[in-house]
Amino acid sequence: MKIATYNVNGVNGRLPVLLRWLNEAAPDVVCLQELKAPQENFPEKAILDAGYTALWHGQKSWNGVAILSRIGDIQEVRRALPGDPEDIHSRYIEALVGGITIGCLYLPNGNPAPGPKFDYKLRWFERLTLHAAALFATGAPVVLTGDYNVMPTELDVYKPERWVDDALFRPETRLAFKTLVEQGWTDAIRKLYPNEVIYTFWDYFRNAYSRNAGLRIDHFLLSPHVNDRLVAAGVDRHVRGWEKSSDHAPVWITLADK
DNA sequence: ATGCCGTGGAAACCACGA
Repeated sequence: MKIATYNVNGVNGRLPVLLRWLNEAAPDVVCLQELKAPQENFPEKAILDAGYTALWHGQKSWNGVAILSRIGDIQEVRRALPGDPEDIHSRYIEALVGGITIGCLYLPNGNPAPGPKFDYKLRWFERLTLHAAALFATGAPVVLTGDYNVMPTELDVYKPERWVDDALFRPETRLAFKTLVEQGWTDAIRKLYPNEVIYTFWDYFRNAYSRNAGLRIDHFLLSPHVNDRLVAAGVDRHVRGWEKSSDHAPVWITLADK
């Protein structure tokens, strides 16, 4: 079973690239972020024609998350994090797919920091951490994946010294990620590649991709039962080099059949 | 050191992203 995450940065503008990658990579389950489309403008027909059923939570202009499956039903569990009914951003959707609970998330960017956007990021992180603890406590197989907007360590940034005051790398942000992981989750890429420079995002400008000036901010956190099945993980880095690509590349894991 | 680029929506600029 292959599960992937991809921040598409506009699902309609990105549709040709998304379909090309789906056809090439053939993931069984896909989490998408930054749809940037209202609920009624999700390209459901094109996704269905590509062989995937879809569950999505759209929002006009910004945010938006989706889960795609080509291995059967997507049973929706929730389409928001608990803890703040005032939060109207579409940043989380959770479903049961193929016997695994999939949490698809788009954590707030948080810049500029400090400030209200950074406060929102940290509050959102706390809500995610509380919800993750509840999921973990069930003992069920869970995958929490998406754009975390966090570089967990200096290894995950091309020039760490330039990012120390940024909302994606500030000590509070890194501590929040560490606190979440230490509930018992496994960072799939770092388990398999503990010391390699691996990025999932490259800026559109300053030739960031060709200079490999990247960040690792899209992550897979696995509960113990899923971790036991982990056989491979990677980044489809070349997709970032395609025409009209997102600034993120797809990230994926492969799990052994039960 | 920096939205220099890209997207969406509204309006021919602006908000937002990382």
